[in-house]
Amino acid sequence: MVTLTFPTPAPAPQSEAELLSRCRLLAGKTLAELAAEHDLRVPVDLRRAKGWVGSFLERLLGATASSRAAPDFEALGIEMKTLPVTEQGQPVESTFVCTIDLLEIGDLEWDESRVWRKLARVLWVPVLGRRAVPVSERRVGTAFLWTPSQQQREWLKFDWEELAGVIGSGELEKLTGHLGKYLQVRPKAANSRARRRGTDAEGFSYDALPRGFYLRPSFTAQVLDEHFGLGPGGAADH
DNA sequence: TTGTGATCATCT
DNA sequence: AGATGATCACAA
Repeated sequence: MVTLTFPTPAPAPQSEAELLSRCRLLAGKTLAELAAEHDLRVPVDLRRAKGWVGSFLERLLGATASSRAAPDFEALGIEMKTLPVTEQGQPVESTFVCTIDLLEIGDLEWDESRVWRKLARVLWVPVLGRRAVPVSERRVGTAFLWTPSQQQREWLKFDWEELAGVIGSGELEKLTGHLGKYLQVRPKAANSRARRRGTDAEGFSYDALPRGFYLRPSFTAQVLDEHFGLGPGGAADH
């Protein structure tokens, strides 16, 4: 068998140092090179494999929480996010954070929110993500561990409270992707017919389109800039 | 069926 | 071009 989709999962890293050490082995390599090391094939395009890059790299690094609501590196309390970037190190896409429990979010505080828990400690893995570049030729960049700065926490908390407030007051249907400076709410579902229990303005539950929180590219661009110490236009991928 | 991994595809 | 809304695969 030489056409498996994913590699055998690596053992979980035992420390942050070990995790970062593994990341250094990936940096600068193309997805084709990494796939070849494990006798795998890279998808020709991502239309039917949208999460492939993230899942592939998670297994190479030894993430433990495959598709469970837990940190990717559970023992280390670290969430991993691949971040598609241009050759200049600019994010190509928004970053999905988590789904939203529409019935409960109005009763939560920021400090106990899934957004905060997920973003408190993140391993960012930049990967060339321009659509014009064939998936197999996309290079993995230099990964790094990140904890939000005080200001970033305040920005995220501000947006989260506004967005959670709209949902909590039953006005989900008025909420669009336009709201929120750095954090936004967008559909997160198999398709537009999917439904999840929500609450309307009168407090009655109804079947709503499932939503999730996403980080805007303007936020992740700042994360990259501050880590790599580059201004706009700098190269951060490898 | 739901959450995680995201990117696609269309509209402005 | 950039952003919003829609969509696809997999695992538990």
